[in-house]
Amino acid sequence: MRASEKAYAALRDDIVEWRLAPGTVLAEVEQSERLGVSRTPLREALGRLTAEGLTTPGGRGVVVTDISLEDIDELFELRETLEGKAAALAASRGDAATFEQLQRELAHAPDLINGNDPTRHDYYELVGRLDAAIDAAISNSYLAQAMRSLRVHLVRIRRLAADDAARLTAAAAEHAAIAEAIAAKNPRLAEAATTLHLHRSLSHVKATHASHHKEHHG
Amino acid sequence: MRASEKAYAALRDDIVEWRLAPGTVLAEVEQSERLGVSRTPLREALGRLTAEGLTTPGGRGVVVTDISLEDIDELFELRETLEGKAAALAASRGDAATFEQLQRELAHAPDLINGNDPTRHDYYELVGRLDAAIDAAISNSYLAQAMRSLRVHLVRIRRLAADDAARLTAAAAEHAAIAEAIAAKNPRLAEAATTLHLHRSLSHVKATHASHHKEHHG
DNA sequence: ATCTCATTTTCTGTATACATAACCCTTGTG
DNA sequence: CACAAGGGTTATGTATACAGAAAATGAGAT
Repeated sequence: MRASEKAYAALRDDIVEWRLAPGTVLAEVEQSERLGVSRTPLREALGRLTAEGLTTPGGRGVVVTDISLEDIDELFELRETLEGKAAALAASRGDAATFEQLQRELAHAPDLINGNDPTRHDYYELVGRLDAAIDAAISNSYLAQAMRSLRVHLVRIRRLAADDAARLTAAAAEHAAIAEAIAAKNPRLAEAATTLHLHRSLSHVKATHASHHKEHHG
Repeated sequence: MRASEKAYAALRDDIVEWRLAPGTVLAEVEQSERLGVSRTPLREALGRLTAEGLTTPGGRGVVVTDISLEDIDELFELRETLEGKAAALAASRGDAATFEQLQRELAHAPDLINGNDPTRHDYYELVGRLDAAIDAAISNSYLAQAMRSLRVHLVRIRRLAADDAARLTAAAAEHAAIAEAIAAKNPRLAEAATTLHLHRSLSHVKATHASHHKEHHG
């Protein structure tokens, strides 16, 4: 693996998993020593992170960007626009059998959620397959790219929310509804199902974020 | 000006203005000598261009990305999604006076188009001010960023289309309709006016692109 | 004649040394 | 005591040297 790739993956992971808090200054020498690479590949990694919006050029060096409540609202506003359109396009252009299969698998998602694996690997993998299927079905690389760049931030937010079994079960049902609408080749229904799902996700994130806040300050 | 910034600006301009054709391999030593900077800042510039999608990592070095007819369709599909939403949000959240003023100025755009300046600087500046006003009105930095990253590609496409006075005059009227709808605080109308404008722009681009193609091959 | 494999060359990837600019602290003054 | 100016310090920005990998080249065999 290239050193710049290694540094990028490590830093990205540290930021997304909140091991590097917002506002942290990423000094080049400090980070290059910590990650065991020289400054050149490290700078490349920082450039990629900044392009993605995970870091921003601050006075000296780059700093880990903050995610405020307003950011979450803005992020979901854009997400609703993009994923709503994507679901509609997938319904128009996608292959019905693919999404029928995903719908069937999502019906059994509760088994994955309540299984032995505390990381819920299989569940998240299944949701990821739905995302990938939509990406492939829309046949619009620019839209797919825009959604990919959003997902980085969404993963970061997800780590704030308590992914409890109740919410995940409900989310799986919402995903199944999206898959069903796409399989039925109904663009407007697919978009509506997506809108519904995102609104509920947002509510959940904001609720847990608020209680986190209370925990820390009250 | 920093060397990496200089290299980035020069390469970006060369690509957008079609002085560097799609498929051109950008070798590091060659380009660094041409632009008078060392390889380090040049690589940073190439990284930024690749993140924007103007270049792609090809076998050896990076190559200037192609823009096919399908790409144009995909680009406008995403553009319609983003700018339609942006216009609607601007209508909801924007300041009416700002857009009334822009509407009045756009009414006089034919004067700018038929003026002495062959580059139509004042006209494009006015259209740019409308874009900026919408960007500011939506108060969603993620959506604004997504639109900015699209505009690079759109400028590149625009240089393919013949920006004749007739099309620009019609476009100005379409822009005026968008400004009017936003000023009237009518989101659905603003979105519709945007959809209409983009469809006509796309038709124009594809028509001139097709005739170009005929010119070269027939 | 063409395909394959080894050699050579050339390019990218990385490390490091140097230049430059921003920041901080000290010092002097109002 | 507050504030500004200056130098010192430390970080980033740039250049270059080196290492390694990939592609072009050429010789040899089939």
